[in-house]
Amino acid sequence: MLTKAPRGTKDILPSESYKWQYIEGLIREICDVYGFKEIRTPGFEHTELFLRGVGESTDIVRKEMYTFNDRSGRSITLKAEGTSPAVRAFIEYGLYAETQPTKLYYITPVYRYEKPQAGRLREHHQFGVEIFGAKSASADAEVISIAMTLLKKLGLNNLELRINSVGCPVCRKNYNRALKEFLGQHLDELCDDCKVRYEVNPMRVLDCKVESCKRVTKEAPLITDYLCDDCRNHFEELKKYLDALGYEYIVDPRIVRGLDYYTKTAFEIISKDIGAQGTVCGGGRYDGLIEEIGGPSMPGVGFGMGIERLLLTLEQNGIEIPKPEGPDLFIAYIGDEAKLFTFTFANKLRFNGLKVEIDHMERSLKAQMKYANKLNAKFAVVIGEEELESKKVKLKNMATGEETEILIDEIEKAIKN
RNA sequence: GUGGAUAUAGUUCAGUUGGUUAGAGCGCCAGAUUGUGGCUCUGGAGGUCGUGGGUUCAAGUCCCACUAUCCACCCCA
Repeated sequence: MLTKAPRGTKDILPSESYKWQYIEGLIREICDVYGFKEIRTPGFEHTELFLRGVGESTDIVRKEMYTFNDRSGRSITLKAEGTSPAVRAFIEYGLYAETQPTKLYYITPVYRYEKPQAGRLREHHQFGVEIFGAKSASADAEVISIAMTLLKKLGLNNLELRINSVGCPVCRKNYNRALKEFLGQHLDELCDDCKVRYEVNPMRVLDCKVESCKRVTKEAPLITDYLCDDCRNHFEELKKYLDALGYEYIVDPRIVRGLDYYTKTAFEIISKDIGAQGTVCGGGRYDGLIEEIGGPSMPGVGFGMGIERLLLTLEQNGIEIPKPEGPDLFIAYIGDEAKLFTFTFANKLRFNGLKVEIDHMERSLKAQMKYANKLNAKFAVVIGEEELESKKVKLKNMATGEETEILIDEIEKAIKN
């Protein structure tokens, strides 16, 4: 136990961390271009926030939260999701009083107590964006566009964008009634799980993978046929904007999303290459959430994207993230005097922004050269008594093996071109 | 939470019907004559066989429990 990371968590070692840095860098670039500002919220919140924000009927709240009492007896929950904390901060600091919309993004760990499997961890990381205050479908499309842009820039172009509208409280109520009526006539044909879903959340039956249920739901009424005028228009607008951007999408009335707060737009971006947990990105509109949490009545739209799943998808598609470059220069030394000189010289070059490595392992010269090679150094020099004396070194190009004799003082300039 | 599979060096894996000092590739370290890497060759270090019980003269090998990992379901990123 002592030397084992807790179940469902992963260390990100240097052999992986460069990939994270690359993706995070790309995310920040894209968000900047789209005018989204970063928000960082705490790793834990008052439990009530998630109860209210995510919804008490959801699986997240019912069985997946990391909840505990702190030393003063307050109920605390590790960040289970990114949207409600962002909304909380938005309200707490009165950001709604600023010029709208408010466009935020975050990259954050998320904690859910689940049974781990491929693409599912107890601690995973999400990149998420939110637009608060804009009700236009162009905001929905902008949010989707950020996700699509990131994927495209990473070289992923075989992911499926699926969109749906889950309506608003008014039309969803009508739809649910119609759906329930329909399913009620076929109850005996449904699987046991779906008999429960029929009571709790009938829309979930549409999602069932059991053959007999699929057969039934093929004929089931579709939410898209029950949307009120407002919701229908919004959905049409969204499609218009997505078409304009040239994104291919599939209208999938089965997309329900597990969080209670969604209204109108719901969407997923799915990778078929990473096993059962294929949803890389999921999001939608939540026009009632800000008010629900205690803020003004303002609309919102956003998504969460799983970074681990993104990495899995990249791997499955054979897309390699560029490896970090090796040192510009490796300085090998012979003898104590040379070591002291090398140590200070390396530090000076580093101060000037050069990537310089030296040995700390008391290696022989030969071993230092091997080490330089392993580090993938671009250039190497050896400094011993002769070099200290003559102030000249042979600068070796590690790729070609060529050596050029130059003054020690010229090394920096030589490497910089 | 339900169901299934797996657990041997840092890593990927061998390990014969239970039978002496548990093996290999890769990686790591050191050498192959004097101050220069990559290729090759030679040698070396490194294992509580997941943990704890049990069966047996004898367990890496059989049985049980626990833990962890992987896979599917539920659900989600």
